[in-house]
Amino acid sequence: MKLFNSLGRRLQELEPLEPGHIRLYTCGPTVYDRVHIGNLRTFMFEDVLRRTLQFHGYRVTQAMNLTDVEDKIIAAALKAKVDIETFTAPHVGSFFEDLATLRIERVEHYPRATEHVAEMVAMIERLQATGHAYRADDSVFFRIAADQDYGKLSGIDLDQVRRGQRVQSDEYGKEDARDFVLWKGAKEGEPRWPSPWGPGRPGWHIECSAMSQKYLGKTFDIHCGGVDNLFPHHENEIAQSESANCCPQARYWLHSEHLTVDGEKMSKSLGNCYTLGDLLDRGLSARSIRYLLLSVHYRQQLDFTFDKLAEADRALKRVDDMRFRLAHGVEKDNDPARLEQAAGDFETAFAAALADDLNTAAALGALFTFVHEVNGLIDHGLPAGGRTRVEACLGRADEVLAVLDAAAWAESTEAGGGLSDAEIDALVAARSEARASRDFAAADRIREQLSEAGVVVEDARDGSRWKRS
RNA sequence: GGCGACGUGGCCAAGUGGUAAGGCGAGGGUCUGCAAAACCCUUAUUCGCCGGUUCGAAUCCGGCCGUCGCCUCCA
Repeated sequence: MKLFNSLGRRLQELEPLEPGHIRLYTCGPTVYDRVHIGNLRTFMFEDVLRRTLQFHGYRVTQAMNLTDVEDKIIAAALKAKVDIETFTAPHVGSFFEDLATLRIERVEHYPRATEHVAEMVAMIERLQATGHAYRADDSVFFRIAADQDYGKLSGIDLDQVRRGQRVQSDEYGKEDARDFVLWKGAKEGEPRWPSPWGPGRPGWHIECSAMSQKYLGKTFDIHCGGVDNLFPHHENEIAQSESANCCPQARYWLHSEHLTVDGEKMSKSLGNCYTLGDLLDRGLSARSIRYLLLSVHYRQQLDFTFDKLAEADRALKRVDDMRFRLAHGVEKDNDPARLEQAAGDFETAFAAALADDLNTAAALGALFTFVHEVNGLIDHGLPAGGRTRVEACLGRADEVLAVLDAAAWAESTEAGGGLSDAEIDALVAARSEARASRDFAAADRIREQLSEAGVVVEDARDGSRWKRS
């Protein structure tokens, strides 16, 4: 399996530290608001990675942090006059709901920053002992000048960096403007934890260094996040972890590209910052959102539009229709060779596409080639056992895609239509009788009635069949 | 100013040296009472533009044009 390693910027064969086992760290949400669709794209990419690793037989141990102490959280909690635990709880809840809605698998560990302050303090103390950190007033900073490797991930040369206007009060007391904060002394009214430097709270980057080490070890296999985290967050994580531990933090660094909306970056001022809830409220289905997010390679920017969601729906319908035809398909005493060929080709191409840096677009291409083959076979008669064979292929593919099983997604979007299966069966039977007596006007009236109830009738050679649309 | 990515048919999107996957859409046909679904055919002699390397390039190199991202707490 090959993955594009941001560290070195090249495609590399995945070689686990421990055979058959992948330890994976994925940067999680800052729980100060409901996550938006761009955040979810990254979590989706990480889900595809996780599922693909499992698909290829690896055991996966994954940790995703929940950043539950941070400037925005503190400010918002202060404003709402509640403690940060109370403030973040609903956002943690909605985060897990959104993951479930998109069929993103639960991972093994969701460590929270506020529950790992001791580990962070210990790491900062090590950094201080090795000369990589220094105290200034109530805070502690990382000394970039002491880290020869600094910049190896992002390729950034801080001497060349244009000085921005973003100078924060925290930066007073720094030896060097490039240094970043490890520990912030508490100001009036802020949440605080005890430390050798007095009461305060951790800087942002240190939580991932400390928690990844706790749950995955000093060196683990893969670290993921959105591209925007490449610098400074991941660069700083590497600086902290590797200066403290004298060994690589992660062997492979994977970054997903951004999602834009109507060609522009999402931002609150443009009003294009959608949450999953916003989209569902507009009547869009979670299933088509998952499909759309799968349909573009993770290292490509994905432009999110409602048109594309509608296309995604139609693409899924093609799969659903094939399965519908399959369920009603007749198995004959036909030569199984053609189906075996198609199934084998699909299995090979699908697995190869995913093994090639998670090429989900190519994997879906293989799927549709297979759909086309199976449709042809259904027209000509499936061989014995054909239905089971096809379903097995689709089921296997869906271990990664988690989007093919229409029934599994149905409950959340069930329109109903008001008719029971028995009622529909009766209407379809009545229509068949009308057709048999060539009373097509009556037959069409019934079809129209069913259509209004969201039921589509199809007339096949061996009788009429129906499905809810 | 620094670093990086991208530009493939009407739209979306794979393909990174061997002669353009797939989805959506469109047109024609078969099947059907009519549909629906499916199948068949058609829809890029061509991959932003210009040079170069090569037997051969969408794929490598150089230049240009255009779009986008990051440059200290934004996935």
